[in-house]
Amino acid sequence: MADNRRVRVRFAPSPTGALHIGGVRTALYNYLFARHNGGDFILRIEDTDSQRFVPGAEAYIIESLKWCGIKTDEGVEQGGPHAPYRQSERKEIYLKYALQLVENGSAYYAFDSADELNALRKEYEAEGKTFAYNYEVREKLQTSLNLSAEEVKARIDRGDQWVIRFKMPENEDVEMDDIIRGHISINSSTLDDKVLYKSADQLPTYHLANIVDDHLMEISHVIRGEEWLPSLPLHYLLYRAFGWTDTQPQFAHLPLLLKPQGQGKLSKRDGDKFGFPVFPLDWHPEEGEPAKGYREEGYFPQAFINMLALLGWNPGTEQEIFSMDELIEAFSLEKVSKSGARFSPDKAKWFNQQYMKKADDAALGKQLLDMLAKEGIDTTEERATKAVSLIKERATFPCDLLPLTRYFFVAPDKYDEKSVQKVWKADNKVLLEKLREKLVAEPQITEATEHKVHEWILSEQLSMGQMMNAFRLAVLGISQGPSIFAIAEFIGKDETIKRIDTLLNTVPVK
RNA sequence: GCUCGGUUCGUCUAACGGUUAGGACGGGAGAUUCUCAUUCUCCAAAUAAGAGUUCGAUUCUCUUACUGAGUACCA
Repeated sequence: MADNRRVRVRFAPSPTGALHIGGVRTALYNYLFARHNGGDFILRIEDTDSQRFVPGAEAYIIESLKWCGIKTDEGVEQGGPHAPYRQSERKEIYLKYALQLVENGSAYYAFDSADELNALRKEYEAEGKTFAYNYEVREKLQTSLNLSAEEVKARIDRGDQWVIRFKMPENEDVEMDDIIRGHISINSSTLDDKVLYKSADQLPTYHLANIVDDHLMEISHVIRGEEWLPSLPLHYLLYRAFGWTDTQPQFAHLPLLLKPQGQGKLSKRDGDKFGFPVFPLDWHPEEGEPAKGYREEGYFPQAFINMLALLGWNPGTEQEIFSMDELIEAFSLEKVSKSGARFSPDKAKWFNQQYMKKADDAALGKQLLDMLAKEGIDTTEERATKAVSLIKERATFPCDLLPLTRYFFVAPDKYDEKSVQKVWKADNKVLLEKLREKLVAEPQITEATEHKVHEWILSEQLSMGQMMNAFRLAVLGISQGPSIFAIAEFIGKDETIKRIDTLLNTVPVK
């Protein structure tokens, strides 16, 4: 295993549906590792399962990575020195390698049909045993190991379906190393003879395609989900069978993402169940249920990435907010944890709130302007931005801005019932009338007005709380929001007086 | 069932065998405030259990329990 060669990693999803956040995290860790080490990040599409291919899935994956800010150096889109990067376009490559293994005795032809194997599985099950296609049974089945060379050739020539299986050695301890998990050892007798290549669609299975492509693409580190750990010994043995041990990549198996509640790993259906997205982007498949995405829910990609990065990895410091560059700087596989991480929707929201605080007012102002326009509310970008600055700290998502600032732009069309009950009493009406007089006397409402009014209230010994609450009810129709004087200043003296009058004249006191 | 992982507050996690076991989310209390939110302060909250190694185990070993993954001509 050469340690000095260039770091090259790949993210190799299968286009069988929307990429879920576990997949995004795998891509992210690969990306961070590549960038941290000045290496290459490659996107390879593993579409060797013609049955499960889903149209649009590949485009979805590419768009998701782009939204996240994960840039690929080589891949299906931009090509590269090892193109093509879609396995279905590399299909002619694999047979040669499968045959190489047959020739050197590491693999063999098998002619059993899927039906025959299913029948065998049932038979074993009936006896309480588990069927494994391995050293114990392969001699009894229809394989090139016990059929004559002529017979094998005849069957192939006449078009019988066949597969090539790996000949798993018997009783050998396979010694493996994983960057995250350390040393792992397993006896090969517990493993079975995996299919490497199938004649039916002339495509390799994952195991063969993966090893061949990683070798050809000079991958130095394989960083993938823990669900692959059980096939690691097979992959080790395949590298050995090909004679590629000296350039074999190093492996790192990432802990899985678990459901927020209950048991098991996070699945695609958990989104509907718990009411949070499990996908980066909205997904509208040609068939099946659509699903919600973080982008459309109003998450900042930086917040999403930050949240995902900390799910299973920790720099060992107390820093929690990381830009992509900071993540790249701090990331190391050694700091990835071994156990599964339960995903927390609350924490995801918290991250977004942190990024909301940091977001640029003018950019959010533009978004608010659009949202207002859709509601038929006309204003300027400048005023929208100003409104954002008043309200931003109490929003978690950009879409919160509209309900929060709506009455900065239009007079309330109704008054919140609870607030009316609590605030709109005869005494307070008198107070509001006094305040109205005071405001009318002012040339305009500014910051100074607030101080003036406060002093006046103190000298007259009036109730500040009651007056301000009534004022707030008049201006916003609800007892919420930032400083009422800041809002009054924002909407202007005339509008403020007008809203006070509306409350005074149209709503009877309780 | 078998194989391979894993196990520190409810959750995400920190602690190169020696810390009052730290931080964050969430929860609770209080302060600030014209309201709500923010912010600030404080509080509760964990080494799965049992053996062993050691002067000393969260940390190393073993057993048990629990848990995750895999067990396809899917990836």
